[in-house]
Amino acid sequence: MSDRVIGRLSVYRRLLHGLRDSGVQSVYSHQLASMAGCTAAQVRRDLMAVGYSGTPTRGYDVSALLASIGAHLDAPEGQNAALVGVGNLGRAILAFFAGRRPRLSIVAAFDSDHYKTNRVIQGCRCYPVEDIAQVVRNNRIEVGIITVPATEAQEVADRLVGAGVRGILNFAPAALRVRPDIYVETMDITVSLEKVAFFARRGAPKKEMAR
Amino acid sequence: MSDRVIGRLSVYRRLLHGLRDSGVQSVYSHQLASMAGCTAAQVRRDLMAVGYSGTPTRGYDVSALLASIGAHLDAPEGQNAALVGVGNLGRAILAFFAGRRPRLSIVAAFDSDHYKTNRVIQGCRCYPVEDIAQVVRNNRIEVGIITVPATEAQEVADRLVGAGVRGILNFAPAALRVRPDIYVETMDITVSLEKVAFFARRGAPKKEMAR
DNA sequence: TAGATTGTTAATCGATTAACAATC
DNA sequence: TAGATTGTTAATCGATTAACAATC
Repeated sequence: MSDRVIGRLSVYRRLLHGLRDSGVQSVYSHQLASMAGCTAAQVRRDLMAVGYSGTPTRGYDVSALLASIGAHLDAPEGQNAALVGVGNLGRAILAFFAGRRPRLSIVAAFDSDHYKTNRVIQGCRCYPVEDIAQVVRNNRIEVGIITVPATEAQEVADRLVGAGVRGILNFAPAALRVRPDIYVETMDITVSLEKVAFFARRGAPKKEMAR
Repeated sequence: MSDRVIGRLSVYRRLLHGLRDSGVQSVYSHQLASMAGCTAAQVRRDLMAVGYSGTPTRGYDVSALLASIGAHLDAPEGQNAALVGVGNLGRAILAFFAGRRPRLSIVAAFDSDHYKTNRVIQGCRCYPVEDIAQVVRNNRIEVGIITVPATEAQEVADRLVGAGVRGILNFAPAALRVRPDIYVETMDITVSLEKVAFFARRGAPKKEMAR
């Protein structure tokens, strides 16, 4: 299943949660499409990919669809993540995810500044970066979040991968070199802002939903 | 010029700045490609798009290339941005961009919390959200950065667009509905983290550089 | 039944990749 | 000159879009 499909499924899930909380029991593809900002055909194709079928008269059952998407996206036994770099951005992300997702939780933070280590920040225990190998192994951490300066990002990535991390969400403005079996997603705020600034001047191109 | 090309040009530019600071005068497409995490053919195609030609023996001249990319990406007279939502993430972004880019600067912040307004936060003046229309117009702000909760994002987007903003970088987990001539880029951290978690379990798909 | 929606297939579109001639 | 690199063209690949039959 492709990169983009997974991203859209994640979006659908959040929307479906909202619908279920509002008491909505079924939904049509075009409704989801309108809320997610994509096409109805895309929605139907994506939902077929998770093996769930709708019915022509009722559309898709919200609860059953949530279960199907969850079965595809979530690890049954849950997954643990670690964040490296407790600066402004790191703290913001810790605060955002603290106790939010039962199936995917940030269980450890790391920093090289000893004024930050060995205490709890935004609800998350902060360790020295030297302990990455040990803490990642002990806690079966599979996902790493990198919020250190660009100059340190590659070294941190190497440590994380060496300790067993298989996927990295990278906020540092640097292209990480990792083994081909490691998944890296780089969120480059500077690049995104420059893109927005460019198209703010030049006019928006045909819309697209990449995620 | 497409969305992705602009993103890659922004990456090349940062790399070229680093090279120039190190005293490097010329560079080959495969060198840039290796640093940017894309293919040499992509680099050559992208650089042709900005109208700069290399030479077979020397490759591309770093300084001249920087000038060409800048001429395409930057507004000659500079551009102003505003950030709405001075929470943890908002402050992190303000701190990151404070006084960094002469051609693209965050000149105003907004928040609905009156304990935050009418003072300077991370080097940026913070106004009440009610003043968006006035401040955006007075400062010729074209770019908006949304770091408010999802429930408020659409209202903030409407205010920004109404005041004249043409491009939005949206960190709220919500699909914004705006006029088709407005460019919106949504950076959804939750979606990205779920993608990383998924591929950490399932194994990375063929690599791609979207930005 | 009638009709809107679903799932399937074929056509289109865009971007990437590969092959090759041009160049310093 | 020789050779690696550039710029150009054609082929490939993937995803999206459009058209249509199936269904409740």
